Amino acid sequence: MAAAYDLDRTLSALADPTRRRVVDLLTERPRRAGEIAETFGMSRPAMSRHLRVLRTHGLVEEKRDTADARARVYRLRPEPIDELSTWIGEVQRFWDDQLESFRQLADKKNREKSRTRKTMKTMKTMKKRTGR
Amino acid sequence: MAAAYDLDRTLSALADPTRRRVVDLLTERPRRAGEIAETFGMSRPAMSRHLRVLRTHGLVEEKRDTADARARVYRLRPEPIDELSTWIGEVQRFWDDQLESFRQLADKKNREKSRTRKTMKTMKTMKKRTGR
DNA sequence: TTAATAGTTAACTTGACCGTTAACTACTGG
DNA sequence: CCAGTAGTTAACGGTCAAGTTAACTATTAA
Repeated sequence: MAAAYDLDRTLSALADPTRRRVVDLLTERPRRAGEIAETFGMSRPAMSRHLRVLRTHGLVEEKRDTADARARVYRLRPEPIDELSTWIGEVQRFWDDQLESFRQLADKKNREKSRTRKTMKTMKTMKKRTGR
Repeated sequence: MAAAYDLDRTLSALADPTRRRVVDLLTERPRRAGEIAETFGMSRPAMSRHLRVLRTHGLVEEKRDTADARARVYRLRPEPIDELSTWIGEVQRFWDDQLESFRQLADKKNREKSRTRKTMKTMKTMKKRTGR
């Protein structure tokens, strides 16, 4: 099981727009470092450092090209993304729990009093929310 | 539909460990600013700025306490989290597509040649991956 | 009205991050 | 060998973000 520490590192790696777009690019297929730098019109040293951050934070892995040992090929690692996904799921679930508590409170009030316009509006918001 | 720009803002907001933990705290229930600052043993001005970042980036919303108008109550907004969740899902899906292509390539090779130990190892990795 | 409370804003300092150029390593191919 | 290519590391400058203390606004309550 991964620690929250890793999650923070994943988020800090993805906080830079360039790095987030590199992740997007690598979902398509693995690519060489120079190819990635060129895609974003950035100097190779700059991209090299971004790739190092992504690598040391576990989001990508690097391998030498079998055909040309000068080239380094970067590919995504799924683990950090999966961990982030798990955290997101937890946040969404707890949020839904709050909604449920609120719904029960609203229902209770509805039983005690009569329905008001404001309560109806609230119910509408809840319904919209379920479409996630 | 939300732009990728918002996604970058969401990620930059969550990149700070303190802010990410504030989000965790607020999944439980809305809280007052001072309560949040105290929870993390941080000065109120410092937390106030974190809360401002979370608010301007759409992750939380602020309301005055109905009982005490001095207090400001912060609660989570689900939209940025949902958008992030969507992006994560796309990354995971594309990654699975790569796996599928790789699997097909491996199968083709298996048909042409005989099975090798390395291929078996690859199959094992794939199976492990499906447990998401 | 006045002291206290809740919170934000302002001013300042410190530390980290991003991009560039230059220098370096390692491999390729003639 | 040697010139060229792929990529990283080093050094530098500029910008931005985070925390602290002090000052300010607004509200409460005596």
